[in-house]
Amino acid sequence: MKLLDIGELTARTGIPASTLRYYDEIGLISSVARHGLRRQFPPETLLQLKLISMGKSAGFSLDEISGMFAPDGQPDLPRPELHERADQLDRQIKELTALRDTLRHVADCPARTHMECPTFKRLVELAGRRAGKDGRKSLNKKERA
Amino acid sequence: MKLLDIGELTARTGIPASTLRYYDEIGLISSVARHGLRRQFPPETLLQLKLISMGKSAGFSLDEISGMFAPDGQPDLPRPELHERADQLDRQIKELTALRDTLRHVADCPARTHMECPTFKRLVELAGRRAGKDGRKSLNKKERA
DNA sequence: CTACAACTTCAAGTCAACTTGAGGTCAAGC
DNA sequence: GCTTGACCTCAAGTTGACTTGAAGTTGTAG
Repeated sequence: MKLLDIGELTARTGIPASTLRYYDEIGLISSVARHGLRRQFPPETLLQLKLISMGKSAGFSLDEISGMFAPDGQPDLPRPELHERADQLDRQIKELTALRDTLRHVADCPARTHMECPTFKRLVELAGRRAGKDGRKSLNKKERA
Repeated sequence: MKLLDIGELTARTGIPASTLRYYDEIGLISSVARHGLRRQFPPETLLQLKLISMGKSAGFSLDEISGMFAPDGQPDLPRPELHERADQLDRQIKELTALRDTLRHVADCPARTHMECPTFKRLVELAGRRAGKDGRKSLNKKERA
């Protein structure tokens, strides 16, 4: 199992070394050894970093992410909670889809003011259908605690 | 055109008054008058706030959002840029979909360690297919400027 | 007319997620 | 054996998005 040093990770992911050190510090990833002073990361770290980036882009905090995928890359949460998160993502995906369609419409609709365009309004309403009020809101750190 | 005061907005959106004042301050929404000291918002503000919430959940900064939908609720960006954003959202939607599927898989897969499960790996790889390296990264404020 | 709840301002504080900088260590190549 | 560059630590700084608190104002209900 060949180990990677921080520069290698940076080169392969584009994530700055300072960030990787920070992630290591907070236990989001973990080096398995040192070569001199230098952190040595196992190759799975690459996969973990991909998961982290996915989670971040889904709007999860680092804290939530480390709850989903424990430091060793293994998921930590009970099944029902994972399913709940997946459902949440589903809602978010719907919202993003509506936003995308809204953007496309806005780019193409020649109406003078969008606030008066029925298509526009419909799109936005459609988005709020289930996503607006709670969406991802409901399991912030505080509320989970 | 009946005007809404901040409490009304709070009641109808769940967004704290302090946040609405902050949004007003940075020009993301705008009150059209004062009743005494009190801000009076036009009813479109409700729609704007929905757009803002959608944008936030898509991971856009308030700054980017105000670039997309100007203070009066009208979009500001040139068409090509709006389309580019829509395409970006498309990529993000794909990523989120992969994350959702990953989560579902993780909740159900009985494998001892997920790092060894081929389905898991495939899902993650699939996610990184186009989203990982740049994703939404490429038009941060700095890079746009 | 008075009380009061709902607003107001302004400065300062908070939190997550990093970044920066100063100063130090060390393995590898010449 | 010495230089060099890639790493290290630790403290402090930054940014975005708010929140909090103190102190003041005002429209409306009684």
